[in-house]
This record gives sequence, structure tokens and C-alpha cells, in this order.
Amino acid sequence: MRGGAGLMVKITDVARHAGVSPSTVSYALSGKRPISDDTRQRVEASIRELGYRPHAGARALASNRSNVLALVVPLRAGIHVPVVMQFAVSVVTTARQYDHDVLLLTQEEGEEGLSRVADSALVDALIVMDVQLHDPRLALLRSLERPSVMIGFPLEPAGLTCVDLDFKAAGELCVEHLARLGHRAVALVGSPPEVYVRQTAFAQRVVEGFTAAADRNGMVSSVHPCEADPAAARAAAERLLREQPALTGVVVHNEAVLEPLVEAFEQLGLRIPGDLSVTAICPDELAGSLRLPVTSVAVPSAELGERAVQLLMRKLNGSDSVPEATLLPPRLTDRGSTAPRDAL
Amino acid sequence: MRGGAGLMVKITDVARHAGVSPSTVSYALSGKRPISDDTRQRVEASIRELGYRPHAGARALASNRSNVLALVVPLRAGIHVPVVMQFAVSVVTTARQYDHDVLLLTQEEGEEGLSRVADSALVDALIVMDVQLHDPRLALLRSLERPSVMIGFPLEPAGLTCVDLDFKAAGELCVEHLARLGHRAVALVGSPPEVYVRQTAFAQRVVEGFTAAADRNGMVSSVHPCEADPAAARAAAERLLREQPALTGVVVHNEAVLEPLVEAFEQLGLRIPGDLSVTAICPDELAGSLRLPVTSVAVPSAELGERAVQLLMRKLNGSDSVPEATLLPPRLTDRGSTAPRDAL
DNA sequence: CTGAAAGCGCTAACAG
DNA sequence: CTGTTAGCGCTTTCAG
Repeated sequence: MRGGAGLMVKITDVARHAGVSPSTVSYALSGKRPISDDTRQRVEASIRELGYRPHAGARALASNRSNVLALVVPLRAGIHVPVVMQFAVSVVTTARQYDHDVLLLTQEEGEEGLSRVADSALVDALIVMDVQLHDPRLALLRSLERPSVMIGFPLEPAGLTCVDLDFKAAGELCVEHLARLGHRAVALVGSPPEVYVRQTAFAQRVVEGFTAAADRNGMVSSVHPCEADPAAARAAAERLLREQPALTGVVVHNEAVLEPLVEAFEQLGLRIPGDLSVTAICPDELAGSLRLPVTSVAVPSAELGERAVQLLMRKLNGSDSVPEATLLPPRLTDRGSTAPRDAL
Repeated sequence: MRGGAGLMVKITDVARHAGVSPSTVSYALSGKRPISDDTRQRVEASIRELGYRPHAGARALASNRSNVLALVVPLRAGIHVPVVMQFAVSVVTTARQYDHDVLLLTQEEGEEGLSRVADSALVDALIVMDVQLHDPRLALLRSLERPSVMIGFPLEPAGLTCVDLDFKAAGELCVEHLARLGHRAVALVGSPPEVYVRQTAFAQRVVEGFTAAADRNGMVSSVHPCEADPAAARAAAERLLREQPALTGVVVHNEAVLEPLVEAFEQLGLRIPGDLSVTAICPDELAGSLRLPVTSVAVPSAELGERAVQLLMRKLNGSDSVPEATLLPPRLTDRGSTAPRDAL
């Protein structure tokens, strides 16, 4: 009843079976022109009965649309794998709602990979993650003529569509939260050094927001990049306590070390939130799953993926009013890892 | 110089520019028939100069090959995200070496998703992860006519191509390692209960191997499914010590709890490996990155991905001698978390 | 509301 | 070694 590679049911088969022309079958499928109820039913019945599936390649050739999106995922050090995965799944799921599929590309393929899938019409549009402040792919994406959405904001986003959590506001929100609780000295435990070196936008922005808010509130602040392993976390904790005895508030923007860092603080004799208030910028699932849940600003990977696809769909449909910048406002969830400083 | 959606350079343009026929360009590209050196050079120069990229859809239509593989990734609870991601990246990277791309599907799409991409000729072949012992997709995959490779072994793999780590042997290897060190009582801390309930092949096989080897060596053994969170890990550690005071060897097959479990044992006053020997079945990166590195049998995601693609390529090329079963032998790396029982 | 027919860009016989 | 040509299966004018 259904065919494999060789025995494909084609649109002419369906047409014959339903007693209509191929174009009518096509239009019944696409809805691009009105079909009488009676005809539509017969066509649909034939399609079901014969197990017809339009040939993707033929369709792409004739319609100039592949109904495939490219998703470029980063691989490099310092990016939290579950975030990437959740984002990817969200992109796939949302794309399916718009009848699109997703082609997976790795950052490694570089600009050549983007050109390849775009120029060969393998994909209709692209989603690019892990954008640097000065990303070498910007020029390419601008010239591509196929729509794209970037996750993250480069320094010069003009002419491109970007979506991201407002990481600067997220940094600020954490600090303001601590400020309201009366804390006077805060530290940011950030991403691994290499992330800053390669000028990853979101890491940099957190630092900006963190510092700005601390300054604004007259707080003492410091920033500490941290490698993504437990030993580094422990070392960072020790160093923090040694160098800044007055410290009462910490913001962690580094998924990999959040848990070991909290454990280290406790093993060093600090109670949380009694002696030290801790906030994080990380996925809610992570913050909530710890032995000691952490108050955090969510990195909403799933929502970002959904937004990215929706924006692309609007661009593909020629909608003219697609915003260049979409900054999701940070939302802080209190999980009890922060307390008023007066408590001391 | 290079075209966007509308201004595509096509094979006839290249042909004219190089002063040859379209078929010659096609053959120069595919190598499917001999081309004189001179002609080939002219064609290649024209391709470069015009920035020609073959239209993927047209190619798929004419050649009956899309050069795209489908990869179905699992989403469900109890699967370790980094393993999936590393596997996916390995599949993409390897596929590129064979000039193929990878379409990402989620398990959620189910059998319908498989049929869709296979029957529409969107993909040439499929890779399916997270196979259950009685996987509902088996029948479909057998009937599909497009080649597929499964990661994992169902109970009835006849007619299908499967690749996996030999999890049974992995379980055995861990136990044998402990037996050789003189341990007499061992416990397996396994995957979350739901993983066993849904009869995930690899989890089951580890239990088999673990138990068989323990019995063979006259050891006392027990199996403990464990939820994938730190609290559960701690609870499991306490329970183990309470219920089995004679316990001196533990095998952990649960990436999510390895680290908290080890920490819990230590906090409960056990030195590793002095009082307790710990081994794990998990990615080498995880075992090696812990504060206290753990002796482990590697789950070789990257190699599995590579193998899967290679097998598919052989099947696509009509190679007849493609093995139905590929079981990678387990390899144990000693990281010092095990010691002779005599030391006690 | 429906049909007929002209391609979409490429590959693979077939012919030389 | 190279050219000519007939499709691949679908969409979309153009006609009615």
C-alpha cells in the first residue's frame, strides 16, 4: 500500500484515482486555490488510500521552497550542552508546527557550510547560535538573500534579525535583587576565560549589566571568570572568600560550576542564604534541581527556539514588519538562596 | 558573483561558460564518467568563477538521492543529554565526510515522522537512537525500503542493522574488575526506574551483565535504579550503606548521579577507593572531569555515531556485506577509584 | 471551481 | 571522451 524508494505513488496516480487533474490534487494539498468540498474529499480519500507523499525534491524544485531550516549549533568549550540541546529540540518542534524540518549543522563547518546549504537551496532559512560580538558570519548572512535569525546580539546587528535573553538586564536584575536585600559587596562568577576572549556577546553583556547595577547601587563588585569544572569552582570559592571577606552576594553565570560552587561555599563553612546569598543565570531546570535550589534568572532556551522559528516564518512569508531585535526580558525566580543582609 | 534565491547560477550557465555540455559539467562534478584533464579544469574554473552550487532539490529529483540522513534523537527522562549531543555531532561530522547532511527529528514525532521523511524522499536513510527491547518502530523500519541503523539492540534485531556498546559486557567488565581486586559484595546503581519500565535495551543489558558476572564470581550483588537527581543519589548512598554494610564495590550506570553519589559516599565517611571501590559506565569526559576521577567503561558516543554513518553509507552504496550487528567491546580505564579489598 | 501544459535544474541513458 | 535529450514529480501560470 505504501511504496519504498522505487515504487513511489505520485501525484498523477492520485489524480487518476480521484478522477481529477494533477493540479487539483496539488491545490487540494496546498490550499492555494478554492476546491469544491466534494472534490477535496475525493482527493483526500485517494491520498489516504494510496498512501501518497509528495516528493520533497520535486516540490522544492518546482516551488523554490524546501521547507527545511538550517540550525547551526556551537560545539566549543564553555557552552552548556543541555541548553543547546533544549534549544535544538524547541526549534525542531516549532518548525514542525509550520510544516518545516530542520537540518543540523555544526559551527565547525563555518561560513562555507552556511553558503553551501543556502546556495544549494537545501534550506529556505537559517538559525545561527552562539553569536560573537564581531562574528565573521555577519557579512555572509547579510548577503545571503535567504532569511536568517541569530541567537545572540553582535555589536552591529543592523540588517539582521536577532533574538536573545536580555543578558545585560539579567545581570542587572540579579544585582538589583541583592541590592534590595541590603547587600553591599557582590561578585560575579562568570564563564570560562576563553568565552570572554572570543568576545561572546552574552557573557560580555552579563558583565556589563552586573557592573552597571553594582555601580549604580554603590556596591563593591568584582568579576571572576571560571573554568567549567568542579576543581575550578572550588578554587574560585576559596579565592572569593579569601580576597573579599565582606562578600555577601554572588551571581553565578556558568551552568557547569553552579552546583560545585554552592557545595564548596557550604563546605567552607558558609550557610546559604544565611551567610551568603547566591543567584544564578541559568536554565530553570538546573537551578531547581540542585540539592539547595538557587534563586535564578532563567535562560529560556525553549522560548528562544520558538521565537527564532516564528520570526523566520514571518520573514519567509514576506511579512514586512519583522523586528530586527527581540530581547526577552529576564525573569527572576526566588528559590530561597538569597536573604536580607540584615540577617547577619 | 554569487546568487541568492532568485538569481541562481545553473548548470547550463556553467556549461556555456566552460564551452561544454551540461552533462559534462554534471559528470565532472560526480566523477561518474571519465573527463579529460583539460575539460575538467575549465569546468572547475567556471564553477568557481560563477559560484555555482547544484540545486539540491533538482539533484534529488533527478538522481533519486537527497544526500540527507535522518537522525532521530530521544528526549525522554533518563537519557543523558551530553551523550545524545555528542552522538549527534559525530553523526553530522561523519556524514559531511561522505557529502551528506543530517536532518534532525525528535522521538516525539514517532513513527509518522519516520514515514514522512522516508516516503517523501527527504532523506536517503535513517539513524534511530534509544531503541527499546520491543520497539514499536521496528516493523516500520523493516518495511521502509530505505536503509536504517539503530543505536541499541532490540530483542528481535533480525533484518535490521544495529550498533551499540556491548553493555552486557560492560557490566561484566566492571564486576570482573572488582572481583579481581577481591571484592565480594557489589551493587549496581542504575538508571531511573522509568528507563527499566519502558524496557530500554541498554539499561537492561547492563543489569544482565552485572548480575551474571557477580553470580559467576560468587559475589553478593544487588541492583538499585536511581532517579537522575542529587537528592536521589544521596538517598541511594545512604540506603546502600545501611542495607549492605559488607558492600565494598559499586558500579554506577547513571551519568546524572555519578558525581553526587561519589560526594555522598565521602560525606558519609567512606574514603574512595580506601573503603569503597567505585566504577562507572559513562562517557570518559564525565568520569575524568570529576574532583575524584572514576574508573570507568566508556560510552563511546562519538565512535557510535561514526560507525552508524559508515554502516549507512555502505548500505546506500549497495554493499552487500553490511553486518547486522556491531557490538563495540567495552574498554575500562583505571582512574584510581578502585583498590584491592585486601587493603581493608 | 477545474484542466492542460510549461517548466523548475539536474542526471543518466543513449548516441556518437 | 563528449553531446543530446528525455524525463524525475511537482507547482503554477494560463485558459476555460
